Amino acid sequence: MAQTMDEFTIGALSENTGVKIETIRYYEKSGIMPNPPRSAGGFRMYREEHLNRLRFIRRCRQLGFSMAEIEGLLGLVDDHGYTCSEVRSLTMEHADMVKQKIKDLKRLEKTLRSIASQCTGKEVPDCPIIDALQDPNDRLALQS
Amino acid sequence: MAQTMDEFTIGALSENTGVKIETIRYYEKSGIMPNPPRSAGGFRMYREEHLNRLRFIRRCRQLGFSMAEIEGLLGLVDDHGYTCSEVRSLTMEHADMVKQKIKDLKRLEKTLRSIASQCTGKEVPDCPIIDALQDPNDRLALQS
DNA sequence: GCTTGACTCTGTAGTCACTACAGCCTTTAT
DNA sequence: ATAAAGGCTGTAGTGACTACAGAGTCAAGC
Repeated sequence: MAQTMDEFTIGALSENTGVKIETIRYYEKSGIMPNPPRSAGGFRMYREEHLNRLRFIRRCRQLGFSMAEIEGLLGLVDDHGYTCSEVRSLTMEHADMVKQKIKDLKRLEKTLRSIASQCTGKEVPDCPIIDALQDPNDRLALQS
Repeated sequence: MAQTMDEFTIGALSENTGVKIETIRYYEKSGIMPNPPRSAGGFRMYREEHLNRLRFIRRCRQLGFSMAEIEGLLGLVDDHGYTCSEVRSLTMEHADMVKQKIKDLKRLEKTLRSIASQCTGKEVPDCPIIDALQDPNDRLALQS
């Protein structure tokens, strides 16, 4: 494979970013990675710009942005030029969503530990968890 | 629809549990809800036992159990009889997973706020978030 | 008894963000 | 010249639903 200084195949791109080959092709198909030029034989040939873009995408995913949100961010960069404040507000919005999710999960953990603590731990087929889960009243409704 | 005291259609079951009709049918197809008896015309006719089971499933889902985990819990109840300690250990295991997820999300939120705080907020196309996200070095790697 | 309208039926396809595979082709090294 | 490694397309599967389309069923009012 003709790997010059500045052109490389999908495998190298994958290695350098930690994003699987199939996932890169999936990103291309769904439009957030561009169609790269091809070699004579049809291999995708990438350059540094692709590397940066894919790193950007990977980090956004690690940060929990959905692909639609990433498209939004990339749209700012690609099309109209962007302003720092636009990007910041998207990021803060996302941080708020994460905060809410943490809150929900904390409530959830509390509920789980609380019902588990009601267990006798005995080897008998009689468990407050099972009972509570089948209860018509919402005894287990997630409490704050 | 012949709604006697103790038999009701899928619509009523849905109303009483807050689980959508399509979802109930999906649960049936995937085996965690039983095939209910049918009316002469083919309508599913449910009884209180179904109501309890569906409530159980719904709460487990709200508590973040996967369908496979719920199958495990229901298996304990359905088949072999279960012991309180079995159920408790499944629940605690799940609580630990939730705890880990909270930890991850906290790290995530911290990172998001930290990169947003580097923003000037100016109306200029020059943003540390975008820069950082395209950075070859892992400046944004999720820090603890 | 008939019509109306609300309800239910099955089956298929779409969602999100990938992942896995089959069967073939290209590139590079020996 | 050939073998090994890597790449290609296209399709299907994951989990937990959701959204139809087109047909059939039920209860109530007239």
